[in-house]
Parts: sequence; C-alpha cells; structure tokens
Amino acid sequence: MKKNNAKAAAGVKEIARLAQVSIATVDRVIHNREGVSEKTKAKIQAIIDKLGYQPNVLAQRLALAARGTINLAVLLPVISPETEFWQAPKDGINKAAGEIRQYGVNVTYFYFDQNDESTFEKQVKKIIKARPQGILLTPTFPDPALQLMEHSRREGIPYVLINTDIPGYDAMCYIGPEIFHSGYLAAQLINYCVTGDKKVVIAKIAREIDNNYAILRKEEGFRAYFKDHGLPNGLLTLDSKQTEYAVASRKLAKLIRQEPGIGAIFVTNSRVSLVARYLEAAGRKDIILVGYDFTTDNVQHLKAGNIDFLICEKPQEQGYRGIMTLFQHLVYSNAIEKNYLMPIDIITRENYRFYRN
Amino acid sequence: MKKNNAKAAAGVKEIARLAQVSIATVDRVIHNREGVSEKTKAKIQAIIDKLGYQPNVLAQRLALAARGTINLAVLLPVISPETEFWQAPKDGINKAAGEIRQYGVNVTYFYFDQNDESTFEKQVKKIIKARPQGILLTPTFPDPALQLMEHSRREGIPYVLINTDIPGYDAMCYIGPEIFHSGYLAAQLINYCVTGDKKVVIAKIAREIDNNYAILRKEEGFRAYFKDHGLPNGLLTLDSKQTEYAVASRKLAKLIRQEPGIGAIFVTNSRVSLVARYLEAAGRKDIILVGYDFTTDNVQHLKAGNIDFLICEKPQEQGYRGIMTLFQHLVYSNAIEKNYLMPIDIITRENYRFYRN
DNA sequence: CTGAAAGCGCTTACAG
DNA sequence: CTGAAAGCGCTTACAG
Repeated sequence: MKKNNAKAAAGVKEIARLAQVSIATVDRVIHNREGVSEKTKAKIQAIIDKLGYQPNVLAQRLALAARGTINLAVLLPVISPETEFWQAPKDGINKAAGEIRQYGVNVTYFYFDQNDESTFEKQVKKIIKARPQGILLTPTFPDPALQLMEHSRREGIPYVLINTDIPGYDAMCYIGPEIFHSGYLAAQLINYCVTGDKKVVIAKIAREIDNNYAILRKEEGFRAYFKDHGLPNGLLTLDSKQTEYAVASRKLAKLIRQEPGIGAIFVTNSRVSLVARYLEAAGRKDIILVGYDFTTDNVQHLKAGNIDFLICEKPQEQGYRGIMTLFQHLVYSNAIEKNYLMPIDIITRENYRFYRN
Repeated sequence: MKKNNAKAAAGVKEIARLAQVSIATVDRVIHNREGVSEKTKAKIQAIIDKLGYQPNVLAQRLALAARGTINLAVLLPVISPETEFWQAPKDGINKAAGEIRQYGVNVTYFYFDQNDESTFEKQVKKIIKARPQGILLTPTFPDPALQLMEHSRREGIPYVLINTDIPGYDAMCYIGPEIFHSGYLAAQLINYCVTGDKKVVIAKIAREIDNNYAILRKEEGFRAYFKDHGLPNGLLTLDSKQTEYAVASRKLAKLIRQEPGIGAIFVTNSRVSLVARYLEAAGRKDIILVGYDFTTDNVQHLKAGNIDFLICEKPQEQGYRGIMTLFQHLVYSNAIEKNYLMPIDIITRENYRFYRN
C-alpha cells in the first residue's frame, strides 16, 4: 500500500513564512519578475525548489478572473447540409468556449463560404480589424489565410490552424491529421479487402479539386501506398467538380460500365455518401467503399452496409483543443505545441456506435 | 459576426444584491439546503433563473480546498512484463491523481496478482478496512469483487469498474468497452481480409480461460458475427493455459500443420504477440493476425507486419475517467453515468503512430 | 527593492 | 430563518 502523495502541498504563504518575506515577493520570484534583490531571490528560490512548489491552478485562474476579457476569433466555413462536417469542430469550439467563458473569454465566429474565396478574404479583413487576442482558423484558401497568419505573427497574436495545414509554411500551430498518412491508411484498408485482380478507383468530388490541398495530399498518400506495396490491377480516377448527386452518379455509372472489375472506391472527402447512394441504388454491394467523416449521411450508409470504412480524425476535439491551446497560451503563457497530430480513426459498421468525435 | 456571450456572468454577490439578502442565503438556495423561508427562496430562485446563473467552478473548488482530504482506493493487477497492459490505466489514474491532488485527493493503490485470487481477496479486505471515500477497481475475480461492491453499496461508497464489467450485475458505474462488440468487430475485420475458402482460428492464451469473462465474451461476439454473416470454411480453436512462448508456439505449430488453409487468427487478448512471434519465425506472413492492446511488443509486431490489426479501448482514458468520475461525484455531487462505453479503436501499421491511448 | 491589503467567487462555521 | 466574516491560494495595484 503506497501513498501517492503525503503532506498537503505548500503554498506561497508557507514559502513566505520560511523565507521571512512577504507573499508579494514570493510571487515575484515565482514569475521571474523584476525588482527582487539577487540575495532574496536566491533564498526564496531555494525554498521553492526544496518544497517542490506547484502553484494551485484554481487559485491562479480565479485571481486572474479580475483581468479583462480575452477575445478569440474563429474563422470557419458556414455550416450547410453540404458542409455538415464543420458542425463537429464548431461543437468542440462551443464546448471549450462554455468552459472558459467564466474566465472572461469571448469567442466570436467569422464564417466564409467554402465556394467563394472572396468571402474568406472579407472575413480576414474583419478579423484584423477586430484585433482579437487569438485566432483559430482553417486555411481553406491558402493565400488569404497566409495573409492573416503573417499579420498575426507581426502583431504577436497567436493563432491555431485546424483540420488542414498549409504545406511548406511553418505555421505557429497545427492541430489535425497527418493528411498524407490518412490517404495511405485508406489504401492499406482497401488492399486488405480486395484481391489483386481488381481495379481501384480514387474519386474526388469537390467544387475546388485543383487547389484543395487536403484532397490532393490524401490522393498522394493513397497512391504512395500502392507504389510501396504493389499495385492492384489498375488505379482509376473519377473527378467531379459538381457535387450534385445527379451529376456525380452519372459519371460513376459510366466509369463502372466502362471498367469491369472495380473492387473498391476511395472517396477523398465526406462526399462518400453520394457514391454510397449510387452503389446502393445499383445494387453493387460487392464494391468496397472507403471515405471520410462521421456525418449523418455517412453513418447511415455505414450502418446500411453501403460504406465499409469511414476515416475520421476527431474534428470536435480539434476545435476544442484549438481554443484551449489559445486560452492556455494567453492566460498561463503555456508554450504552444507546434504540431498536434490527431489520431486517424477507422470506423466500421461494427464500432461506429461507440465512436466519439 | 455573432457574439457568443455578452455580459460577464453574474455571481452570488449580484444575486444577493438583487434579492436584498446575504450571499449565505443565496448559497443555501443554490444548494437546496434547509433553513430558508419559502418566500425568500422563491424570490432568490426567480433571480437565479432569470440570470441563468452558472456557478464559477474555480471558486467552488478553491473554497472546497479547505475541506479535508478525500481518499480513493484503486484495485489493479500488479504490473509485470506479462501484464504490461495495466500500465496504461495506471498512467491515466496517475494523471488524474496529479490533477486533483491539489484539491486534497489522495489515491492509494492496492495490487493483486492476476494469477492468484487469494491476493485479490486480501486486498479487498484491506480496502474495506481503509475506509476510502471512493473505489476504482477491475473485477478480475468476480466473487470477491462483488463482495467489495456490495459492501460499498451498503456503506454508500461510490465505486467505478474499469476494463471489464460483471455480467448480470447492476454495477454502479462501468467504464470500458462493450466486450461482445469488440469480438464482433474483430470478426468483421477478418471477414474483410479472408476469402471464403479459408479457416479461421480463435486463440485463447491465458492462465485462467474458463472464468475469464472478457475472453469468453469476446469469443461469443466473434462467433456471433460469423453466425450472422456466414461462416468461413471452418472455425478452429486454440487454447493454451500456459502463456510461455515455448508452449503456445508448439500448440500453434501443431494446429497449423494439421489444418491447412488457415487464413486468419484471432487472439482474444494481448498475448497476440506470442502468435506474431511464431508466425514471423515460421515465415507465415499470409495469415491475418488480429489481437488486443497497444503494448510495446504488440506495436513492434504491428510495425513489422506480423500483426495486422490491434483492437484497443483506450485503457489510459479508462483510468483517468474513472478517477475523475469519483472525484466529481464526491466533490460536486455530480451524478455518476452508469455506463461509459469506450470506443473500440482499430490500429494498423499505418495509423498506430498517431494513436493516443 | 519590499510589503500590506484588497480582491477573484464561492463555502462554511458561527452568531444571532 | 438570516447575515457578517473568514478563508481557499493566488495576483495585483499601491504605498513606501
């Protein structure tokens, strides 16, 4: 029977008593503030070290509550049925905001249209004007995003990127998946499920394919896996810049007609439900389908057996952690971890029930 | 641009001012304590409701720090190379203990030997004698575990079960996986990877197979899947009550020799590394291997390609959450969620790098 | 360079 | 039934 801790931890008062100084002076030493003689400082520091002093975070926060409000800006896509994915990060952000609201933290949302770069630019300008103390964003449009990040760096405003990184740019903090590996993993799963005589399709269904870094990078990872482990009987491509079911399904139908022996389809984003819907309608339960994100539609199709694997990277936690990172940095000067890579979760019909975003 | 919150939240002081009473009386109403006239109570409650008052948790906790120490008892297996799995829950418990230590919470460990029920019984007696305010345990041996739980129920001591539940017993709180589904999922994965002409092996390698509920229940889930979805060419069994490599591998070798056409092996616990080691030595990379837990050995074999899938149920989080549940119940009278089912995570060679226990 | 005092928002004896 | 006051451990003007 071992005790985990013995005596109650000593606080500033006890340190002050031992050093025969006031607690204000102790506080100065603890926070490395100016205006303490070397001698007193050394004496106090020695006692702190000896006692293994750990500040009471509760009391710290409570005392800090006296300080003014902290304003955080959040730049995300508007949430529509088509962008349901973003509800999850938003839920996480709201959860965090709720927890730290009582410490005087304000979270303000700035929404842009994923299909219109100019709305992103407009919101960037608004954020700059609002002068928040911290920023959470997803860099859907790299150019204006870089502009915001550069501005923040100059002004000393911390920011956090979620969901997607900007390749080649040394961002202050990224919280999200290693996208390349995410595609790599998708290929591994398919490789397990499909025999060597089958063809595999990479489907990219998005308005903006060519400058969507996430989609392109997932494809790279996917192709890399097959390059490393031997190719299936063929790697086909399906691109659709129109995201309506009618269009996407027509293209898909054509491809399947022209290319017999398709064993699996990998959809690089949450639009996998469109493909699922088509396969269901066409009665093609034999084709393995892998895609992204724990959205209502997708889970429905997973349940029905139309989707085999969903890959998901805890979007809610990304939002939550992003806000908390900013908060802890601003309030406690905690260092910001440059890269927090999320787990790449595999969801199937048999474990989705227990999944937590 | 929507604001998430407007004015700073009102506190007890403001409520007292508005109701023209003292904050002590406000406090009484907030906590539903005796000794407030109906009239005052109603007046104060109305103001609380109108303001949507939310207590400042920080201040609450800080004030509570004045109260005495809370003692929590933890009943877990001793950690040896063979039971490395338990390091993870312990890490989670230690993490939680560290966070709440400053609020006067003490965590005391009681260790038993997984292969010796009498050590479990002995520790149960010790715990009862120690009179902790809360208990965290894993019911490896159901009988003495039930004894402890019944005792706790009578005494009004909250307890939390982690990792394994006791079937048919209505425990106060269980934090862990739905074990049946865990086996079911394993079967699904194998079903994806193996063609119908192959045989599948269920390997149970443990000193105590017959009264190990977790192992039996996983097997049930595993078999149920194949019953629901059609059987492979044969479902074989490998039991070994000796957990040394020499013995287990000999049995395995014999089975593989006798039964050609084995396509996959499912190991119902973390001993999967023994099988991995054998398959590697025998050069049988063609056999799909599925097992449990993110231990050093297992991850090594995953990396090397000897294990295909590891199923893992966040053991660290189980420990962390278990302690936090007790803490929050004891300090804030938070209700205890009866069942907190952990996600059933799938780990492969391509995503283990990003996994967080 | 140092200290006394007020305050963060809540809880708790204690007094009436 | 109700209130004044002290205290949780820390931070911060302010005074010297």
